[in-house]
Amino acid sequence: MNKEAIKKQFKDFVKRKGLKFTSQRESILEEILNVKGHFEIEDMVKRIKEKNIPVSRATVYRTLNILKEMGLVNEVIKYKNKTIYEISLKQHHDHLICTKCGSIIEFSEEEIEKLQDKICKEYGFKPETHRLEIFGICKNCR
Amino acid sequence: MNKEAIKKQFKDFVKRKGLKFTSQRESILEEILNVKGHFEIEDMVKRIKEKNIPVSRATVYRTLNILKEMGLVNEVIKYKNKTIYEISLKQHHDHLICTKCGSIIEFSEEEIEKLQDKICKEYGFKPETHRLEIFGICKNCR
DNA sequence: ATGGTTGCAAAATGTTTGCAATGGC
DNA sequence: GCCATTGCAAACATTTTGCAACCAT
Repeated sequence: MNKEAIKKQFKDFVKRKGLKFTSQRESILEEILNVKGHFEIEDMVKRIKEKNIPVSRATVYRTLNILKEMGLVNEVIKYKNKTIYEISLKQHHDHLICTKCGSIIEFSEEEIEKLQDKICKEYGFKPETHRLEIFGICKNCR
Repeated sequence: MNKEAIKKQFKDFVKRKGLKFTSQRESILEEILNVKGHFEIEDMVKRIKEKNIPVSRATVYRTLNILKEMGLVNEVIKYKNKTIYEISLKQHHDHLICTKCGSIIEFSEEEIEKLQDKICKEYGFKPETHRLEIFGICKNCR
C-alpha cells in the first residue's frame, strides 16, 4: 500500500470517529511512514524536532494512541521500560531481541500462529493481538 | 523445591557473587515465596509495608534485580508500563492477558517451545528467555 | 576493618493530563 | 462558532541512584 492510500485511510478513520485531520497528525503519520522498521516514541520526537516540524511531544504520544487504535501501528516490544512501535503493514511477525546490542530481528512462523489459535480456543479466550519476544544473543554478538 | 532449599540456593548465589546475605534480602525472598502466582513490585512493597517488615522500596527493586539475574524470578509481562514478575519454579509457560479485567491465565505448549528453538537455530540466535503474551478477552468477560 | 548494603530523598525516565489558546470543519 | 486539538508545563508512575550511616563477613 502506498503512502497516499494510508494517509487517506487515516483521514477516513479520524473523521469517522468525529476527530480532526490536523497538520500535526499528518506530519506524524508521514514521519512514521518514513521509518522502515521499528521506532521508539522518543526517537520519533527527536526526529521531528530535528526537521523543525512543529509538533510537540504530547501530540506525538496522543497521535500514536490513535494510530494504535486504528491498527496502523503496533506496540511490539516492551523492553527496558520503553515501548517500541512498528508500522503494521506487513504480515504478522515476532521478534528476536539481542540483549547485548539491542538489535531486533523479525521472523514469522505460521505454525506458531496456529498453535496460539488452538490454545485460545481451549481457554475460551478471544485473542486480539499477541507478542512473542525471544531474548538472547544474536549471531554477531556471539 | 521447598522454601529452605530455595533460600539456600539464593544464599549461595549471593555469596558466590561476593555479595551479602542480609536480613532484608531474606525477607524479600520469603515474601516472594509466599506469593503463588504473579506479582507487581509495588504490590510487593505494599505487602511488606503492611507486615511492618523493615525493607525499603529501593531495596525491593535492587533485590528483584538480583533474583532476576539468578533466574529465580522472571519478568513475565510488560503491560500498561508495569512490570509483572513471577517466580520461575514451575515449568516454562506463557500467558493470556485479558485486556478487559486484567486477569492473567497461564498455559504451556511444548510445540511452541520447540518451534522457537528451531527459529533461533535458523538465525544463529542463542536464546536466553522468551515471553509470549496473547492479549484478548477472557471467557468470563465475553 | 573492609567493602557491600541500606534507607532516604532526589533524579531519571517514560507517559499522561489540565488548561488556555488555536484551528478544522 | 463549535468543539476537538495543540503546546506547555505540571503531574504521574515506575525505576534508578548518590550518599552517609550501617552491618555482614
